[in-house]
Formats: sequence, C-alpha cells, structure tokens
Amino acid sequence: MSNPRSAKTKKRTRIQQENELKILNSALEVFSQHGFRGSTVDQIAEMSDMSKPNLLYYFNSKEAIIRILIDQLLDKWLDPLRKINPDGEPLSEIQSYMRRKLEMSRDFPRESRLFANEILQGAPRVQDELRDLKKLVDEKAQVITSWIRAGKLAKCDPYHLIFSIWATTQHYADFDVQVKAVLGPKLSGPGRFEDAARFLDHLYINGLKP
Amino acid sequence: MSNPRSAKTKKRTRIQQENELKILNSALEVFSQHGFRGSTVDQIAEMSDMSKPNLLYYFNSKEAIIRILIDQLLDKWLDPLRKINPDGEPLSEIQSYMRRKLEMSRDFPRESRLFANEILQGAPRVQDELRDLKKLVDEKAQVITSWIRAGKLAKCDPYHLIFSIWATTQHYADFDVQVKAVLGPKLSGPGRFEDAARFLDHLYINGLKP
DNA sequence: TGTAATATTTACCAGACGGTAAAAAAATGC
DNA sequence: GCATTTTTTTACCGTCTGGTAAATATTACA
Repeated sequence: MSNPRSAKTKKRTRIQQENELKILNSALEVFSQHGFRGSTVDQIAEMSDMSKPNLLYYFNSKEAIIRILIDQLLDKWLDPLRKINPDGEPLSEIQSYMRRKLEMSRDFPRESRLFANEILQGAPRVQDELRDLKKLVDEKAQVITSWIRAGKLAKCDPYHLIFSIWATTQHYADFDVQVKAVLGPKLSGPGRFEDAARFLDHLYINGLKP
Repeated sequence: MSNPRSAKTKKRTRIQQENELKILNSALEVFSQHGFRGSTVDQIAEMSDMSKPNLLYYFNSKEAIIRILIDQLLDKWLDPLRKINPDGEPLSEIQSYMRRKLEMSRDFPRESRLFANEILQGAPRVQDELRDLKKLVDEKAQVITSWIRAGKLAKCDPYHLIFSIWATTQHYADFDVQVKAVLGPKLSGPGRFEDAARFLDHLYINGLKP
C-alpha cells in the first residue's frame, strides 16, 4: 500500500501517529500564515523535521493535508454556536456566545486564520461546509427571533447580529498583527482579550449611549 | 530607459497611462482574491489583455505592482477615520464613521480584501503603514476618551471600539462569500448593506437590551 | 514622410514547485 | 536472529513561475 492513511481501518503504528500529528500541526502553522497557494510542501516538511518525500509518504498531496485540516476545523468552529441554549436567558446567552468565540480566537488563532484565508480567497474548498453553516445559522436566527418576539431582546436582524459577533471576535485572531501594532507593546499582552471581552459585553448589552 | 515608470518626471504617454491603469486594476482583482504569493504575473497579464513581458515593461516586478497598490490603498482606507470630527456630536460621529467604513466595504471590497490578505499573512509589506495607523488611532482614541469624560458617550475602551467598527464593517467585504452563503440568494442583494447599517446603528447606540 | 522614441512579441532561462520511483535503512514480530 | 513490514533517503521529472534579451512593430513628432 502506498500510503498508511489510505489503509482503511488498519491500526496505526506509533511512528505514524506521531508523524501525522506533527505534519498536521506544521501544516496548520504554514497554511494559516501563507494561505494554500502561498505555502510549500517543503516548508511544512522542514517544520516537521522531515524530507518532502517522507512527508508525502504520510499524506498523498498538499491538497489532502488542507482538506483534513479544514474538516477538523469546521466542527470545532461551529461548536460555540451550537451551544446557544434556546431556553436560556437571551442576553446572557448572547454574551456567553460572544465570550466563547473570543476564547476560540485566543486559543486557536491559527485555525481562525486558516478559515479566514479560505473564505477570503473565495472559499473554493469549503462549499459544503458553508451549506452546513447556513443551516445552523438559520436555526439559531429563529431562536433569536423568538427571543425578540418575547420582548427579551431589542428588535434587530438576527443574521447581522451573528455576523457582528463573528467579526468582532475573529478580528483578534485574524488581524492580530494590526491589533498589536495599534495597541503597542504595553497593551498587547494577553490581557487584551479581557479588555476586548469587557468592551464587547458593554457594547452588546448597553450600546454607547451614556 | 528600461521602464517608463522609472523615468522621474517625464510625462507619460497616453498608452502608458491606459496600460498602467489597466494593469493595476487587474492586479487588484487578482491579488485581492489569491494573495500575493498565490497570484501569478501571467494571471494579471492575461486579465489585462497583455503578454507577461509586455506587462513587465510597465512595472519592473510583481513586488513593484503590489507596493503601488498598497500605497494607494492605505490613504483611502484611513480617510474615514481622519474625518471624525472632535467637535461633532459624539454618537453621530461614531455612527457616521461606521457608515463610511461600511460604504467602503461596499464600494471597494477588493481593496479591503487586499489589505486583509496582507495583515492575515503577517503584514510583511505594511510595517511602515501600521506605524502611521497607530499614530492616527492614538489621536482619535484621545478624542473618544474626551467625549467619554464629557459624559457624551458610555465609558468604554476607545481602541476596542475602533477595532469593533473595523471588524464589523470590513466583514462584509472580506467574508463576502460567507455572508452571501448564510443569507441565501434572497437576502444577498445589495440591500444587505442597508440591513447591516441599520443593525449596526442600533447596536452601537442602544445595544441589545430590550 | 522620415526618424527617433515607444510599445509589443518571440524566444528564452534559472530556480522553485508538487510529486514519483526505487533503493536503503530501521523497526517489528516471530 | 531472521524475515517481513514500515519508514526514510536519494535521485529524479515535468511543470510553472518571475524575469530577461533582443528583435520587431507601432506611434509620435519634426
């Protein structure tokens, strides 16, 4: 068999497990920074302390690697949205969702940037995933609408509400260099996520009116 | 002289002006969709109805083209922020700024995506510009702080306020495919920018509290 | 209309890229 | 310790890419 991953259910050896993990980790690093076409297999191989042919022994192609990364990503990415509880207190559900998304930007910035790269470049590889995404968002938009009807939330477009939460939270991962450049060395510590959370809490609940 | 652009102040011929414009326009299209390394000179040349050597007669290198695009971009990009008037009515100044940024996303999505690509990939070419950006943001953050002190605005972090406006507005350009996929064909018309503006107006002024 | 300057084409090149074949080396199981 | 499987290395290949040299065609202007 040419490739260990193509074996259907055969148990993986220790070396396989280690190397596949190492490769995927390097690939995430490289792809998230340079995008797919901007990355080279050699870069990923070098970061994995491996020769290019050796890497291609574990994964058939560059394309195969990013496919796996994307599949792993989307599930994790949608989890915070799934966790929104229709029976919870609306304002605090929104708030928790925002916080969960912000934590993802803090803890998984590479995943965020990989996804951003894909979308930015026209999402050629995530068409199916976008369909799933729409389904889930439609569902949650209905929940939000029901909250508004019940008078628990200000009247607003639920889709754009969700967009704004995505945008504001992912910004801290995707535009990290810009955020750091603007905040300067003093304010760029890990505390910036706390500051962001505090600001967004206030914005989403009370707005800017004094 | 090998290249018409390298001539210091010599007046440009009609053909030069036309072709340079055509090339820069194609380059913006290509770079904004594929990023720098993901784009090829041939792509840009083809889109300009030109051979690659002919294109390189007008611009010395691929790098030179993106440099010019970036220089043109930043100025335009910071304009809405510059226009914030310290003597205006705070809430409506914020609102106008948000609207101006949203209009830029609507009218110049390629510029937005080009910039996003640069930042996402570590901003290797925009270090100087980020310094200018910081200066301007520091200045406007002070204005916002003075508004808060005067009791004209809710107490909040001015930097994160600016970040949130950038994020929410640029989202509609940078993540356009995702926005369209989620909204579906019916809601994806040009009217989505009006819907977004309405939502953001309400969010930034009143928040979500019913 | 002739001529100098500008613009375009043709034919390349050297290096990087994704990927393969096959042999050598290392690990595994008996 | 030996045979089998797994892993790694070496040596490639065809294609694409950014860029160049030089010849040709076109334009502008006196």
